[in-house]
Amino acid sequence: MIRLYNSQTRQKEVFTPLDPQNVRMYVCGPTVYDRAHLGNARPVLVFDLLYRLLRHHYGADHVTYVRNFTDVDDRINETAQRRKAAGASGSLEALIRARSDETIEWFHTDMDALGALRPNHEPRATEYIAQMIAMIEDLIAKSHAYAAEGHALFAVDSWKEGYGKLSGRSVEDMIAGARVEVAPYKKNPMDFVLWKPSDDDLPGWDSPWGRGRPGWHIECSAMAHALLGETFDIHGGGMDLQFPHHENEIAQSRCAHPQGEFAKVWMHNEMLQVEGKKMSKSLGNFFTVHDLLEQGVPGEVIRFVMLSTHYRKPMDWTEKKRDEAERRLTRWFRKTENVDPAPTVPSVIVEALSDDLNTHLALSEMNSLSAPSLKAAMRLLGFPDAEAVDWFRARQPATVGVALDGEGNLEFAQALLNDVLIKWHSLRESKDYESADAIRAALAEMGVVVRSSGTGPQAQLTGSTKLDPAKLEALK
RNA sequence: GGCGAGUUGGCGGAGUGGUUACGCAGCGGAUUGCAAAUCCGUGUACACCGGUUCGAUUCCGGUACUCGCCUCCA
Repeated sequence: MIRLYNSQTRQKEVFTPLDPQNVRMYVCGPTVYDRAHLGNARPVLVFDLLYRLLRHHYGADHVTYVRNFTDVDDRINETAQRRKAAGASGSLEALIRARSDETIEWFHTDMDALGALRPNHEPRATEYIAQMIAMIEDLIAKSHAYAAEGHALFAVDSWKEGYGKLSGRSVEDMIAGARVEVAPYKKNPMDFVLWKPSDDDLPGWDSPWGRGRPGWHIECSAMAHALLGETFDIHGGGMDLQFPHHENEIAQSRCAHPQGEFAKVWMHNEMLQVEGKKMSKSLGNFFTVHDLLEQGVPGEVIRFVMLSTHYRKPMDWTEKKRDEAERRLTRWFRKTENVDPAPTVPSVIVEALSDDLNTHLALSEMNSLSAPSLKAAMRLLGFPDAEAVDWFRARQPATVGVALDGEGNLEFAQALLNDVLIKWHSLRESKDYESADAIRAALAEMGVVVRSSGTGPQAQLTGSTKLDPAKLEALK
């Protein structure tokens, strides 16, 4: 049994799928104008875990997960316009298209590194323009929307009973507190854009209201409807999208398809902070997932940190947490290496996750599991097997031949080091600890950590290791 | 101004009307020539003020502080 907190009702509810043979979930994906920052990774990982949990409960073939790419957006246009101004060749439209393609590729690479499964469908907004136009026409026909000066707008007044429910605001409150400049063609200040005109050099599509492009909110409504139907199980996204984006999605979808309910359960992840402050370029604490990976922070570690805070609480990314995550993961990998996973995931873990994704509790419970159970649990949480984790393998005490495998130019030094290790080992065997320690100290200066293990001497090499053949020869 | 979230031991962070969270760090011990790894042990915390109760960190009300959203930022 899964229980999920529904933002719409503001309480935890037992999750009952509309169709257990096809559990359907939609999550708002990124606007593809630039590399994904760390905050973007939070919803991806939160809902990846939910996806995995649903697959665990209902079967991998019985869950449909849709996450879109917003590839119509002013910021994409601006990025491309800047490139063109900087002398990039090709039409503006081609540049925009290229920017989207490139960003989607980056997104995939980065999220793959975090162990996030690809959704079943990753629709691009530009592939669903016809559906959006049809939906807007339908809304206009039903008097929930109107056209004005090349725009199409949703009439909030036409659905007063429903608008504002999700975010807990009344239309009156919103008007009172609104800081938005009201466009003259709007009948009501809260009316929002479904369609807007495009300049000739910007991407645009022919429509009953002239050449233009869709508003942001209609994109998700149209794609969700096309791929999941009028009513589906779960809709997710960041807290910041609750208003206005999700509120508007609900309004459009419910009014266009009054016989449907749109999403049964709404889930919102809280925002991410860095060292206690909102991540922003002006504070200088802004960085992308790619930045972290480049710095050598393993994707598994990022995943671990993300899961160590409940998704409905603000999460603070700190270096301290990153280090702790790495320590704990290293220990788990060490424990589960070359172990066959248990056939089933321990129920404490499944129960923790099934209780509104209590990932932190699950991670805590994992400390007391046997190695096979731990391995099975790690798989459910989306962590790779120890055998597949490069950084872990590299940091393990390893025999020199293994650690330097493939580095042909180091073969000579490697052979020398091997000899030195054998010498060190035999000195210890003969209890000449003074000489043995001297060798260990000399190797430490070259960045080689020497350890003993059940199977014999082992050397751990790091990125800063610099082997010196002459010195090694002397030690041998 | 409107809406909402939070305040737990050195740190992170669950949870509960009365009983050990857990992890990291620390400390003590076992083991080890030393180290590494591993194992064992160890911490009477729950913002403040009232109320309900036999009993509240846990329920209710208020105060203080922090934070988020209301700006097509997840």
